[in-house]
Amino acid sequence: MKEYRPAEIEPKWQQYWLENKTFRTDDSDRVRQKYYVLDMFPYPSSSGLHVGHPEGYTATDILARYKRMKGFNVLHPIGWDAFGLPAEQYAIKTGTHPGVTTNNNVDGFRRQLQALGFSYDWDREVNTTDPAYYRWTQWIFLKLYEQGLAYEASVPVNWCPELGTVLANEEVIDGKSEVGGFPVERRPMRQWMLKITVYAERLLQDLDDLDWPESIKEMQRNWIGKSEGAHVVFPLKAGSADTGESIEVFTTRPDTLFGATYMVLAPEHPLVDRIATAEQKQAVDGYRETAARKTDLDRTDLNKDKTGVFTGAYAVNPVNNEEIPVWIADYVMMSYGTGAIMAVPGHDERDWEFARKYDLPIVEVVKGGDVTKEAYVDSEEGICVNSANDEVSINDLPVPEAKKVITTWLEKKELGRYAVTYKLRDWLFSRQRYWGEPFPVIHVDGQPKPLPEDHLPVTLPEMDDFEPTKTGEPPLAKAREWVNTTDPETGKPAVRETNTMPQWAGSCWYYLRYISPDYEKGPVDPELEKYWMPVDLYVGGAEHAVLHLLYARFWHKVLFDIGVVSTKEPFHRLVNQGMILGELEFTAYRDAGGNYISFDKNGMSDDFERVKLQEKDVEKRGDRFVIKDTDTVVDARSFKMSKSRGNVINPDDVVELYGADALRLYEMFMGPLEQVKPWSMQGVEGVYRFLKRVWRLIMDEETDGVNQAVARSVNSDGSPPVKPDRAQLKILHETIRKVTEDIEGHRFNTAISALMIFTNEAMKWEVRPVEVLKPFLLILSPFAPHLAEEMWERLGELTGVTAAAGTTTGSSTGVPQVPARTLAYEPWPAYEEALLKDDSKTYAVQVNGKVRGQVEVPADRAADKDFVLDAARNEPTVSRHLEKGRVVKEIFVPNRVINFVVK
RNA sequence: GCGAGAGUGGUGAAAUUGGUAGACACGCUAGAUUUAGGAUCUAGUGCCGAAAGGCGUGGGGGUUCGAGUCCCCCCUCUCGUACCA
Repeated sequence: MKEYRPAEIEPKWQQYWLENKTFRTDDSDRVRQKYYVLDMFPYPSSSGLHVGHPEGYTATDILARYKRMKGFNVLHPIGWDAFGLPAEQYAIKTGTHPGVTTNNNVDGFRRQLQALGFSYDWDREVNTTDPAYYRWTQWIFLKLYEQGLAYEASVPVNWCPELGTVLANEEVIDGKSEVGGFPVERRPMRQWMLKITVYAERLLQDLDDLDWPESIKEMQRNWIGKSEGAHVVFPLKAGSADTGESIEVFTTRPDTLFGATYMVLAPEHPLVDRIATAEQKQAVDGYRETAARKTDLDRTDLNKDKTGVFTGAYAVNPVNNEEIPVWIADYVMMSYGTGAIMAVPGHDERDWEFARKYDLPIVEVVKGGDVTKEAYVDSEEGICVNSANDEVSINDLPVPEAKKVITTWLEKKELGRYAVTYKLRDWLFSRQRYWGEPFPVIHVDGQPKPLPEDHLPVTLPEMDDFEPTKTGEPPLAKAREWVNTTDPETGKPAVRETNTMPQWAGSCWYYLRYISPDYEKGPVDPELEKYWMPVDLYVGGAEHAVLHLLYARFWHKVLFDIGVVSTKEPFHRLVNQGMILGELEFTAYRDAGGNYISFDKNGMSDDFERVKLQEKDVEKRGDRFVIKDTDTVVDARSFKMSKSRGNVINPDDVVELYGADALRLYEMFMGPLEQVKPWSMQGVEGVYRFLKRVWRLIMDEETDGVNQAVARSVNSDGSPPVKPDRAQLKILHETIRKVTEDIEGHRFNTAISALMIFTNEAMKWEVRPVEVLKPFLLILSPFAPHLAEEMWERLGELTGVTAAAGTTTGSSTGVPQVPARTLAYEPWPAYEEALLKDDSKTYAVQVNGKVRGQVEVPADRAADKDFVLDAARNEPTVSRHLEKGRVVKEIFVPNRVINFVVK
């Protein structure tokens, strides 16, 4: 081998690491400081890795490798979230068992990840579809059941006929399934639910202590959706319904009670049947029927135009005894609050719109706006008016104060009480699918009954027909022999639960299984759990901001409450990698006549023809791009990678062309980890050239040995190696410092830049001392581990320092015993402050804030203000500007800048 | 609508507490070398200007000796969310 050939050195080291179990984590050592760095659980799809995967994985791998060299005990595992719809749909189409598809996909993913040189402990691989794994998923479900957190309910669910399954609210986007984009309708069904709502307050409160991106915390807060206000009871007017009936509402604005001029019930509200008057019955029933048939999509569509029907009934406003009409309208949701509202059109936009449409009265009870023109909704500045009865007045009070006063009064009169409401709803936890965890539940005499723990795992029956039934019954219902069983306690005939768990189940606790993947007595070994938890760093995409992360936090808290885990939160620090977009594209538009039309971001008609342009065909004009030598504006932007757009980059292709080290390095060099950034194949070439330069820094491309500049430093005559000079040590230690600090701060792009600066500099040296090159390879190794290992080995052979294979290093420090050939456990180089000092300091010299020159002064005089100012004044360009007036002020910032203020 | 984040060269991006804006890399220009190369090396490259100098971090104000960084107003983009009472 002469030139840099990643295709030769990369497989060599990947094989070495695997065979020697270089990255096996040592469980016995629980004294050393631990570092648990985790990648989000991948779903092994048939299409393999996309370039987004290696982005986060490289970041965590760099940290894992760095921390190992820093002496930490590092846990860096990977596994497979392998249940899920695609394998099942493929099975329906082709008859291939989902388990077969899954295994193939897992093998593909494993091969791809290993080809990228990630330092996972492959002995800890877990797979959610493995009965030995889902045994404990089922066990956790039993615990949830024991805690009263799992229950069956017949609830209107999102039924997707196309997929033949029920979807969680989170899996429905704009009335369509997130997977596949099929229509979704509402339909009542028996389902398993988990009472995540019981944990709403803790899930909210404990966010505060987490080192997570603020945006993610905010999304979770919004999802939990805590509102404070009051429940208020509105009795129904005597004679308009059965006596004693009343409507309870939740409001965040009890201060506007005096402005409630009508009420609205959700169409599904159980009270509607009983209170609708004979005259209104037909209209009400008609409306309810229409509403029931609406999908979520329809409801959203009708957003703009509110509809509703009067029930004929009247309620009594408890604060002023006024009789107000009760309507039904689908802008009120049964699923939030009490499913009923008091409408205050003066101070709520929706109520105002509705009142306008149906000509209902609008009363001003908070001063500050003009309620004849729009609802006045400010709840900070407003002052209450028209809000008094014989016993209480909140007139002249600011809104926050008024809320307290009126709530106290309501409580005293037993008309209402302070209340907190959450948007968060219980978690719909069953799916009508085959390829998921079976519930450890049987039904005896129609009642659900959990199976005893020693009956776990309940494994999936073998089947060849995975088609869902038309009725919505899960495919498992077809496995008659499996379904019909007996109650192990009573011997009575029993039927198994045929729903399966959603995909979230397995990913809710996988980070615990990695800790003790073979533990038999529970989901996790308690001793090891105490050592390894919490996860120190969790890296993954922001698409899991609410769902996975909220569910996992919920399960973790339950496990904490029953003593299975020792921390109340699973993931201490969370980082979201930004999406990688396709390459920048230039698109021009042409009309029917073939004339180019300027792009207008406010909407281009589909009639125009899109023409893809090359970079050389366009030029920048102001803040936009135009076709070269014309005024025709083109659309210049990057798009999300998608098969349909044809801009998908396959990591395998990149590895084949440039190698895994180049791919890793490029993905880190693109920009900050968290940022969205466009792909650029030319950028990959840039880092590839850097790696080739590193190769040539040490190797001779003619002889396939180390080059003369390196060989000279160790001397052929046996004399001691050449000592690095001061300048060489200085740049080395500057680089060590920069790279160390940047890795700690996750600034991988600037760390790589520092490595490049070092290499550019060192290439100029006629003698390249091994004592400088070796630490450089160590700090390069987390980023480009294959190249670093190879160069380390070559230098080791040169100096004879490398121990023969088979001997070990680090055993005295508790580091796992590994052959010394690898640099993976070499101590991370430390930098010496003394070597970073400059001989001289350069000051920028400004006159009236404008830079007019620089002065270089010896370092030992750099703090001497008079000396430096004098030198600055004598700088020719500076003195010329000083002559223009009189110096009225001199600013001296040590080691940085001087500013003369001249008048 | 609401919430969060972001606007810096032709491109991706750098820039301690306010202290020489554009490090590093791509691209481009010129040259060297090579049978050739998506190879390598040298020099240049924010804009205007021959130079002196001027102008420059989305736009407009302000604070300061000094602002990409701090304050106020506005614009644009991205992400999330959507009748949540």
